[in-house]
Amino acid sequence: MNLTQSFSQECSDCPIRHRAVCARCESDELERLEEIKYYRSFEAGQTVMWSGDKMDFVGSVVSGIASLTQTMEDGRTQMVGLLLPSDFVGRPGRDGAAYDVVATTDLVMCCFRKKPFEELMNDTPHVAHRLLEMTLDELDAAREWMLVLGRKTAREKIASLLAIIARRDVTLNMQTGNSQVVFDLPLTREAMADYLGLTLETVSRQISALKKDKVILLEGKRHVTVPDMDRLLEEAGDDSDGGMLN
Amino acid sequence: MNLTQSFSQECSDCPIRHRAVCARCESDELERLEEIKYYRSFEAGQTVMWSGDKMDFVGSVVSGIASLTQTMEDGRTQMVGLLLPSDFVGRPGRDGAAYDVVATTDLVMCCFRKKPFEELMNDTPHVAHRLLEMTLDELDAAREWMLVLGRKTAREKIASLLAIIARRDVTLNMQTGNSQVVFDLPLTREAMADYLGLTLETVSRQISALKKDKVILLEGKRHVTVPDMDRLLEEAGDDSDGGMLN
DNA sequence: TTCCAAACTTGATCTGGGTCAAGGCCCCCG
DNA sequence: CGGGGGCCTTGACCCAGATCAAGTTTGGAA
Repeated sequence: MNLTQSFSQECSDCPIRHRAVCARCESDELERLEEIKYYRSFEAGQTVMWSGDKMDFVGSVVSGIASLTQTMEDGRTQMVGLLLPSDFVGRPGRDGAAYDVVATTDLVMCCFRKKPFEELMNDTPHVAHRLLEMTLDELDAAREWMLVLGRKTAREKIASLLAIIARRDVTLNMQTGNSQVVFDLPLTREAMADYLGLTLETVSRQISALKKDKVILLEGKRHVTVPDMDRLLEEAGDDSDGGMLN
Repeated sequence: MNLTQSFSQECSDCPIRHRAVCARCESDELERLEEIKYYRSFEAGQTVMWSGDKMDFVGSVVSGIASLTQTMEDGRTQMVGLLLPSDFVGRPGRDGAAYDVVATTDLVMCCFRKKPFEELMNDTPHVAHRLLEMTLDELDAAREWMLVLGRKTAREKIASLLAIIARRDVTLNMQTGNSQVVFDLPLTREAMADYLGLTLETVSRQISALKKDKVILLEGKRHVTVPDMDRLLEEAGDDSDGGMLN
């Protein structure tokens, strides 16, 4: 498989190769990665890692969804990051995990042992550079989400979340521009509530409202069709392209 | 001045030397930095940079406070970052600013021309490494703030903000542990509201309430005394040390 | 096939914080 | 010294979303 091929194509065994670290890796670097690579699987609901745990690997999501969550003593929880396939997990240069990492669905991760990964990073400027870029992307996403949490209404919050999932889906599948988007919601209402700073009842009500208003179509509880992405983005209060890429 | 000295001491001309980029720089690297360094001053309220502007420098705050803000079409605004003295501004490797940068008080920044700074970064692994570390710090702070925005009550939000400012003050001045902390609020009630996802009326009411309950003492509108930091942190709902450092 | 529990929906009611409105304080400028 | 404009406070009222409480749907295990 040609490793310099388009960003958009899937790599058969491990998405990290082209999406995260190794878009421009040479074959000897790939060999080094290959040596320290392994896979881990988790069931839905399993905790990958507790906040403060020693974290001896970095990696990326191959399939499924993981989330980063913070919990207060009294049980209030806030999801601070959603890890979709191809997203990177880990903090090169940091020892501990900063948040709980939870498998929201069944999950497969492609991991690299951290120590040798960091050595590779030190030897290979473009890997270090790519990591900085990814971290900046995450920072942008986090700040985008601060606007959602701080200033948007419940309806706008739901629409924003649906837009993120829909857009990622479109990106991954390289469907054409503005046609309808179809996907299965990978989150329970409760998980959505924790991500949006709402209660699960409010999430349920607002999804029903969006359905009644034909912004989305629902089959069952999870299967969503977005007939018009522009309409959804409008509902999300998005002026920009959604801040997903730059 | 010995540049390897403690992180905590002020450097006479430019804090970036020891706080941000150059804690471990050798003299030739410092010379290169010196050549591309310049200062910019702004008055309170001035916009340093609009979202989307081409940003041809990076830098750090020398004195005063700047904020990163996002604004929706209808005028709702959310501050997504608070830049206190010694904080870094800029996105190495990115062309545009992602947010409006506003001088919240009178502001002095120490800037480096971006192109040569990036070259220095490429030549100097520990600078690149330090930048990644700083970006991870910002990411942690942003995620910490997501919990504040999504799940905390108005009173907890105010207490959290006061704690951040108080703690930063303590860190900068290296005062002793748990004695009382005194500082001047560097933000208007409106700016606090924009940071906390509240209205300015609610901010005012909650500050009055904290004052009535002796969590803080107020002289005038801005001068704050925190008689007991632990009490303040408790009000903030902070289980941890506040997530400021790791 | 039936049963059960998890996930979800919907209704009724309550409340924290928003909104609107009316001042108060204080500094700067004339 | 008096007036005006930021900035802040406080009160009265309202409403989006939380809370409490039933149900309903679904899918998998026995």
